[in-house]
Amino acid sequence: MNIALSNTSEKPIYQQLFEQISAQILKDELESGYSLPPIRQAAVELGISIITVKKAWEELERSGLIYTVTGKGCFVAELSPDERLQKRNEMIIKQMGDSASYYKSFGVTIEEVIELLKKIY
Amino acid sequence: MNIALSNTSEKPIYQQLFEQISAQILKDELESGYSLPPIRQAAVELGISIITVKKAWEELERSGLIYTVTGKGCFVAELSPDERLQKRNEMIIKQMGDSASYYKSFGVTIEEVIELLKKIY
Amino acid sequence: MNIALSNTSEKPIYQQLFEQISAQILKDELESGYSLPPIRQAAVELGISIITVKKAWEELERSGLIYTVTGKGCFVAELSPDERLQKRNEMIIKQMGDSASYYKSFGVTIEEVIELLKKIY
Amino acid sequence: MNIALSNTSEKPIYQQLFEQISAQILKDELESGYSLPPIRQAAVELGISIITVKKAWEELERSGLIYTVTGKGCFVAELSPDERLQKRNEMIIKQMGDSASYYKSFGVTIEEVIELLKKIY
DNA sequence: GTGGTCTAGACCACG
DNA sequence: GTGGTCTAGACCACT
Repeated sequence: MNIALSNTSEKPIYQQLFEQISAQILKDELESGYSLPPIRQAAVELGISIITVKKAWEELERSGLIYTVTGKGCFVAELSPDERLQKRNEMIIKQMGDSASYYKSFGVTIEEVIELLKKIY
Repeated sequence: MNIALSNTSEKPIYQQLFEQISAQILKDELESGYSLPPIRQAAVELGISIITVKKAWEELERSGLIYTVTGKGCFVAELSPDERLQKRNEMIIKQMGDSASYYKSFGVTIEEVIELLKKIY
Repeated sequence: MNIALSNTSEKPIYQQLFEQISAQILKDELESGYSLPPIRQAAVELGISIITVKKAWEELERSGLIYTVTGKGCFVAELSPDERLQKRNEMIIKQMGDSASYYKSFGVTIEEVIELLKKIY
Repeated sequence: MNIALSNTSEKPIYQQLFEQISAQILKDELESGYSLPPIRQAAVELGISIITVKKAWEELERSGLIYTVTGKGCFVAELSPDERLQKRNEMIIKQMGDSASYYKSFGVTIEEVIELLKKIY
């Protein structure tokens, strides 16, 4: 698990954690059944509060990406490749929808968006 | 001026205001020298506090999109079409950069991004 | 009389007017007894409110730079070259004192101040 | 942190605060990472409103002198000595430019300015 | 505990 | 009439 958190980012830390672990799961970097580090350990390693880690883990569980076995820990959910792809697309499209309406409000055409996007991607 | 504010949005009200007016200015819907409604009037019309309006107006001024004349009101800045285009692109690219790194973290290719974007645009 | 006013300046208009006329009087550009334009005319020429002009004129009179003859108008005061120089220095030194304490608060030495000042003067 | 605020000053309180803290940071009196007092505490100690403190803090953040970590506090930004010097000079020169044009408008020579400045510094 | 947002309302300077 | 400043106090999100 490779996590990079930023204190100064506008995004809350628990969400940065959630997004990065989500991405790693849905990119197949973390396989089904993989055991996430215990909350306390993760908190120490990342230098953040236990509460913050817990919040991220909860969000992951709510999204069906991990499951908790009481007394044993948290594990990456069993997801078929199709399910992973679908969840990934859901997350991508949600973000994309917000961006798209933002671009549209400025009167930017889809062609322009694609052109700019190619430059910075 | 056509403004639609959402109380339930994740975005603070003053920022929604800022973005929508920015968009209208940079889309050439509000011409240079156009007089924005007085903050008190805008506050009443939008059903929000004067201070919230002021915060949005301040941000617009800091962005160089309007200028304030004490005792007279706030006016859309004199911007050449080029300047408008540049400022618009700055705002678009800022948002786009955030999105792009998000897409990348999920391992999405630029082709896939463009494909999905075309669908929902 | 050559006056340049800025709407967007942080300084109020009446003070810009006051400072510029003061400067012209103390620079000997306006000789003693010179008749200032009537308030109404000045207001029209400068595109500002009569009240604003009046405020500047009052300040000039309070500073002893002009005097008013009811029904006749305002005139540049009779000042000896020495008096002009002294008043000029008063105004300069007042401003300079404010700047100096500002520079000092940043720990800038007098040598540094002079060096920077030479560059931009 | 040593702050002296004046109610009677022409400068707004939040700006006095901003300038004094800026000066202390750029004079190296406050080192990188130093934790500013919480806005509530600062407000009580200075006898002013929380919002006034916040306004000063916001301006400091916009100037890149401090950064905010929500839920943790505000900290002096990591600035190299060079960056500090540059920012200091920017602030000094901005003030100096205003003064210089004021002096010039009165026809004062650079030599005279330096002479007067040496006396009062 | 921290900062972030929003509110209502007062007072002043400027035009 | 305009915006600029300051106030007191509430509620929420994050740690």
